[in-house]
Amino acid sequence: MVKISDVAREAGVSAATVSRALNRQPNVNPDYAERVRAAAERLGYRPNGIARSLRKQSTNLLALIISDVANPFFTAVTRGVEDIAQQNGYSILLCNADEDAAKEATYLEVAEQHQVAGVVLSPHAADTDISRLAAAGIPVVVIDRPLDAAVDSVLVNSFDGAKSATEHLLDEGWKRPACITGPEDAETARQRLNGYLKAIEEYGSVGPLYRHAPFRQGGGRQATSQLLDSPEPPDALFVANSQMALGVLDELARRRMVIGTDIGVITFDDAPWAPFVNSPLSVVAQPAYDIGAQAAQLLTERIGHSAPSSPRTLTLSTHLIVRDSSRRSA
Amino acid sequence: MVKISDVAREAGVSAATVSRALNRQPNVNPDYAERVRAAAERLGYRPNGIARSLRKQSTNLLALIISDVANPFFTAVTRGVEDIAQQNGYSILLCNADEDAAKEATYLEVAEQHQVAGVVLSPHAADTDISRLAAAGIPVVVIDRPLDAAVDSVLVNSFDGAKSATEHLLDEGWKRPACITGPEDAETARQRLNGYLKAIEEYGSVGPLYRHAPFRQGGGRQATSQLLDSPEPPDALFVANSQMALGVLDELARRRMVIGTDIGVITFDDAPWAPFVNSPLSVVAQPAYDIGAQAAQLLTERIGHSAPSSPRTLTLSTHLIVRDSSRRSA
DNA sequence: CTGAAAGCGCTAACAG
DNA sequence: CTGTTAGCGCTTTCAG
Repeated sequence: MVKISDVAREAGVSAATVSRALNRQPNVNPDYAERVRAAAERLGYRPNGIARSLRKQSTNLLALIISDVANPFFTAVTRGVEDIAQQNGYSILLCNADEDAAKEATYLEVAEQHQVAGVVLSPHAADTDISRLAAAGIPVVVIDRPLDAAVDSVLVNSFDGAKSATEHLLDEGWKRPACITGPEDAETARQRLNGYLKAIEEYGSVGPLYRHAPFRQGGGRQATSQLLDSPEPPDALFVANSQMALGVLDELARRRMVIGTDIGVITFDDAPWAPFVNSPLSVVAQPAYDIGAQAAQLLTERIGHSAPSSPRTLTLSTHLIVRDSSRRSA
Repeated sequence: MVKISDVAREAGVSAATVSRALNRQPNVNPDYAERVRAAAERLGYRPNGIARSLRKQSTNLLALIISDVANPFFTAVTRGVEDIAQQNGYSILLCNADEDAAKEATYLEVAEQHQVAGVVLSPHAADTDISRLAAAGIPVVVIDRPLDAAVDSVLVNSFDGAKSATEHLLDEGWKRPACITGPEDAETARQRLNGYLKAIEEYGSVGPLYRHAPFRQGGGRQATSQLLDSPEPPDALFVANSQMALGVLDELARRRMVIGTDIGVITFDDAPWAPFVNSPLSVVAQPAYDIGAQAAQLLTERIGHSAPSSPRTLTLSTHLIVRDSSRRSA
């Protein structure tokens, strides 16, 4: 590994001058600067990021800790974060917490120990502890799910999205819509359930019916199965994310139920495949890219002005995309 | 930030002893060890990973640089890498190169500068330069696409998979299968094309027809459009990845063509949504999880024995999953 | 078994 | 404008 002192010797200057030249600081003799650049080039010098970080007590790395890489919602968020981060000179380190509190904690520690400049986090649950990051002066922006702690957040109005999806189902004439939502400790899961519940309540004359399940394909499949086997089975399903929707589709196919006549379906998240499934899927679309972009924006602003101003929360809106799966065609 | 000297003072020992105790080295007085642990706990001490890395000239971080986070194939690979990495005490940093040579180069540099213990890379093109990592003593395992350079690789026999997919199309009675493959500089794209070409050639009496396009939804859509507008349009499509398949589905829907009668379709990669699209999609499935797991395995072995033995290449096989989209139902 | 001291590679303060 | 010096927080000789 060629280091700064090697370059210094090669260029016939001191290490300090090399550092200054390479970091394009003002007040460097242009001749020297050129000699240094040439020497660095010749030797194939790359600054040691670790040493630099240690000295500067900072890095140009942002950590993005998401709950599930396989979820298209989060990959869209990732794009948003990446684009803004790149514009501001940061590289982003993606960490997949996999809906697992332990993994999440591990990555939070990695982020702290490696002194990333900031963290974008989609927390597993509201009690995720970010106090260590705060103590270390590392700004955090939370996305998707709120935290008990006071932090910058970019959220989505899940409640309204869920409510209008359910209302839409009712308007279409479905008699008994049920809700398949995420685990109880996920705030988004609760909000989406509450939106559903509110719509049902306002509509009157229909009883609520719902299941909590993991935000995964298997969770959706199993919840669907249980719901359909219940004494008064639903004739429509509002599903809380696209991973679960896959499981719903699976179970429905297994039972040879046809969407649009036997059962209506609408789901959160406009996955890229949603328009192409058997009965094109109606969805509540979240502005995933924007969530990521806004979060990264907030974060870079925090990093600049490290004065601890009060936390900001952005709440973005969903919009309904009606395709076929929620319509009654019979 | 509480540092090791703070703990040392609190425990009434030297920094060296704290280091030894916390890293569970032998030959530490158990009493001291306990005092140190208590002090560290009390102070909320976390070792500074940067300082440690600088001193030890190594980290317990693995970089996984993939060409597209949104591609389910790579998210499955990611799971494989993560599981094995975790078993061996590594955290994995996921970097999304986004099919972009410049981003890829940036992440390769980040990996080098932050001295990750190893890199799993799905290179954009065969001429990706990993010589700097090699020079820095950082082992690399390449997946999905081979490199010109000599490195450990975990690949898939794309040629055979493509050939059998095309043969399957022909066996089903489709008269004019075309191939939509990735960009020319991607080896997998070429291999899949070659497999197709070989099958066509062996079959005789049918002319080849193909398009190169980006490995994305838009690429698939556009290639489909061009192909269908050509003088002798195809009646079946072999598509080189699942992202492109989405675009194919899109264009086909736009033209109101019905899969299974107007046109047959088969694609590489068994995306989670493949069974549920309008006509359940026949696919050439890659062992994505295994690719990741094997790559991580190779990598950890390299990291252990840093003796530069000759590069190993594993080539895994695909398997055909026939659903409806490739069958002639008319 | 423990402590003092050196040093990983870099940047920032301070003289010159 | 440049060089010398100090030091980021840790681990690891080397003495004791």
